[in-house]
Order: sequence, then structure tokens, then C-alpha cells
Amino acid sequence: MRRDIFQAIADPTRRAILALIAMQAMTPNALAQHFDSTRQAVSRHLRILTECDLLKPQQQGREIYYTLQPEKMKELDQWLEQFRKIWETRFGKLDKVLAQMKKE
Amino acid sequence: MRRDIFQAIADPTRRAILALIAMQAMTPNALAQHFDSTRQAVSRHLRILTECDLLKPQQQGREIYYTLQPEKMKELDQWLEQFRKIWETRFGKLDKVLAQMKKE
DNA sequence: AATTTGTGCAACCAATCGGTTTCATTATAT
DNA sequence: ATATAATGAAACCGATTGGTTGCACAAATT
Repeated sequence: MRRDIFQAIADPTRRAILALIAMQAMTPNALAQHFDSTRQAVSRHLRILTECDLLKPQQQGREIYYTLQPEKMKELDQWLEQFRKIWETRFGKLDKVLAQMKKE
Repeated sequence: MRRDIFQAIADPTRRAILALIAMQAMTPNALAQHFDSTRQAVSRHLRILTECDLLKPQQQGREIYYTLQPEKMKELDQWLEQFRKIWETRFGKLDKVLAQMKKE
């Protein structure tokens, strides 16, 4: 199954899950309480997020704490890079862009 | 119809379209030549990207040039902000984060 | 040992997605 | 005026999505 970050964050529930876990590692049960859907549905989202390495499960007794893998988020940031120059140029921050180009 | 940037960039073809248009405004026909699928399929992607304001069509005679709306891309960058602090902290760039927090 | 709790997985289902083919419309060229 | 070119829109289709229910299993509690 092809899983990539872009597809992973396309779903609003998954983005909410990421935001919650970003603040604190959480178990599926604890997470599910924040949403209207069933625990199983949340669990499935967790599987998808884990499959593309945005989350990492950490077993602790019979509970599983899901933690964020920030490095993976960075990939999104890197993809954005190609557009960042454009919007900074158009917003008059040309100097900033030129400084960056000099560095490279 | 629920159209948001996250859903828009979930599709790899649409990301490719964005990357191409980021470099130069293009017409549907010109774009379609870069892909295997039909012009109509590309046209549909353009509609989706336009509906969520990532692109803006500019009629010019019987051709339509699609241009990037970088401000919209910025929204993605803003969403990433909540995670940026985390990954910078974990990558040992704590000083940078603290400086940012001081500014706010 | 028996029960409860936390979890994942599979089967099913309606809705959506991305593609195709066909058709309508408007602008340019002959 | 007629033909061609550039484009969008609709109808259809198979694949995928996100949700549900039901079940299985291991860890904790009684």
C-alpha cells in the first residue's frame, strides 16, 4: 500500500491526531475520546500515520503510546522549499531570498 | 464540495502540476504534454487546484494561463509551524527555538 | 482461573477519487 | 462562412477511502 505524508495529512482527523500527539504522546483510547468516531476508526488512522513514519508506537504494558516523528514532518517542509522562494519574492522580501541564494 | 490545500496536494500529479507552474505559468495543453493521462484529466486537476485557490486562471485569447498563488502555499507553511518548534528542539537547535520564543 | 481492559485486524458499505470518452463552447485561422 | 484549436463539463467506471460492526488476543485486575 502506497503511503506518503501528503496522503496522510489529507484527512482532517489525522491532522488533528498529529496536533494532539505533537503536544504529548498518547494512547489510541485517549485519542479516541477527542473524536466522534469509534476507537477502531482512530486506530486505523494511527496505522496509516505509523505506516508512513509520522508516528512511532511505543508499547508500555498493554498500552501503546504513539509519539510524533518530527523528522518526517520535515519532509513536508523540504517540499515547500521550492515555493517558499516564490512567495517571499512576491511579498517584497527579496533581500531575504537573495541572502539565502548567496548561502547556497 | 470540500476543497482544501491538504486534499489538493495529496495527489502526486497535482503536486507535479504545482511544481511546473511554480516555474512558469502554463496552459492546460502545455501541461498535459508532461503527463501520460489525457488533457481532460489534467484539466480536472487544474479545476481542483483552482477551487482551493492554489492556482488562478488568466484568460488570454482562447488560451488560459494558470498561475501559482503563493500566498495559499503559505497556509501550509503556517500549519507546519506547530511542528517546526518540535523538530528544531529535537535536532539540537534549541537556541534557535528560544530566540524565536523570545520574539513572540 | 475468570473477567475486564487496551488494542489491532478483517469484512462490509456508502461516498469519493481519478481516469476515460464524448460533447459543447468560444477564439483564431483559412 | 467554415474549419480548427483550446478548453471545460458531463456521464460513466473501477479503485480507494473512511467509517462501522464484530472478533481475536494479550496484559492487568479480581
